[in-house]
Amino acid sequence: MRVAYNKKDMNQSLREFEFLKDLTNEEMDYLSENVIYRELDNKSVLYREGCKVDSLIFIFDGIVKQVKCGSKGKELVIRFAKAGEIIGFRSMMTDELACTTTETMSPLRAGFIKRDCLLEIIHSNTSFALNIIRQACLELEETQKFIVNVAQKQIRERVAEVLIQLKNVFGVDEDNVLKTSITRKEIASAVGTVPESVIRMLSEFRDDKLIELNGKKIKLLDIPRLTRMSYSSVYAI
Amino acid sequence: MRVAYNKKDMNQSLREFEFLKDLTNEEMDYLSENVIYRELDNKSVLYREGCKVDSLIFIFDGIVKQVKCGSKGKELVIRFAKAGEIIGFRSMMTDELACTTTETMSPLRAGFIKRDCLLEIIHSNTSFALNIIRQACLELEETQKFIVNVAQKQIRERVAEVLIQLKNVFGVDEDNVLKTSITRKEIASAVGTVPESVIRMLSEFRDDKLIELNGKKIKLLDIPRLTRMSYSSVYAI
DNA sequence: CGGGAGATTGACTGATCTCAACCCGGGTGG
DNA sequence: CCACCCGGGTTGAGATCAGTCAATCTCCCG
Repeated sequence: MRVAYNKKDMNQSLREFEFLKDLTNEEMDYLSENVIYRELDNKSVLYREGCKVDSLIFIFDGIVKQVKCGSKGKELVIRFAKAGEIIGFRSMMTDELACTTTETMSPLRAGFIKRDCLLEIIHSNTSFALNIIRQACLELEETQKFIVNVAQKQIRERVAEVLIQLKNVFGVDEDNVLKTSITRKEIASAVGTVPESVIRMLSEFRDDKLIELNGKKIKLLDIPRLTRMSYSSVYAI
Repeated sequence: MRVAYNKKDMNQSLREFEFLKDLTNEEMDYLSENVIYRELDNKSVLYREGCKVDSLIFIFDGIVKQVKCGSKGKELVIRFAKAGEIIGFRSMMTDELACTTTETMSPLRAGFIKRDCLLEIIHSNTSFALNIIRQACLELEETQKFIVNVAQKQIRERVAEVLIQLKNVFGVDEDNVLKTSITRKEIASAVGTVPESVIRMLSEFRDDKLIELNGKKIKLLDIPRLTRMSYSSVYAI
């Protein structure tokens, strides 16, 4: 995706968002004029749990994680988002405080659009409104699935699942090495456990020839089996 | 809430739903004409996980639980809903398969309204559409909170929490006895554990003078402390 | 070369699950 | 009328999974 500096480029970038497919050309122009383009470094915070969020954020390029603070300061990553996805949606819509902290995991290029501008468009375009409803409901579904995952899967299965997630979000190079140098601590908070448990599990996976470890680099050797593992207990009878 | 048999009564019953507050009188009339009124026995299934849901359901009276099937057939209650709440919202909106099974926990009186009818109203009334968006986002927020709960709270805290939930949903009589004879197994699937663990926890609570047990009857002796317990670890630093 | 952060490993602990036994009350069939 | 059965409910013992704590290792950096 190209950098969006002027209105035309911005318009072009926004067109790639499935979310906006029902906008008319005029609405898209109006939106483009009101989007603020920003670039952020890795490890920047877009917004913090408990703060106001007044903009919807379109990710043009890069990765973010949404983190909820849990018991004893333990963090839980509830979502990774990449280029083409939108964030801040829930807080913006309900005009309530953010219930996650959102942080970049790579340099980020994103467009910020104010709540009021979006509301105007919603009021003028019911197809778009319906699209937003659908979007919210899809996120809801994802989140509900996640509950069962976290509640009932074992760490082994969750680690496998997170590896697959990381592959989908960050991608892999030609050798199936994850294109990210995520820390064990970060993996742990995505799994919902402590770093030591992640390390033990990764070592097991290495012994089982599922992955290869080389420092922070993780090479996925058997993606089908990892995928199956991540589902195993949920669908077992 | 009264039984809604004719259009006028139906209209009256629907007026009590916060969800519908932005409808015009005409829209409300139109809705009333299209709502199908039904009464269901205890332990009836409204819809099953994996099936199509083509109606939004307004609960006039009674309680339902929404259950997701998890690993090894273990079930997880992800929500209780009572009079004044709506269900089937997500599946209906995305026109996808239900991701929960919804079952009555008492005799139920409810109104069923077809997807198409609702879509018409959404198209004609953007305030209503916005209200639906808000509704979806609120549910999303609840669900996200629930994740951290399930992922990080201990069984003790979760049991306390579910007791408070049961109080809020089913109510208590003048002696603070829960107005439900829910089984230990059902409590377990709301907590995300096995019946034995629930029983042990309830026994502990009894020894700690938090509750009194008498067969299936549960009397809440110290609601403030139960409430505090249910929050304890999440907000501890 | 020293310092520090993250990664790794081992030993231990504790929470929770599993399994099995037993209890209790209600309903049923003889 | 009563013995029986069955489905919860309850309890205990033991196993297991995952978290804690502490020691060590390995980089990377100044």
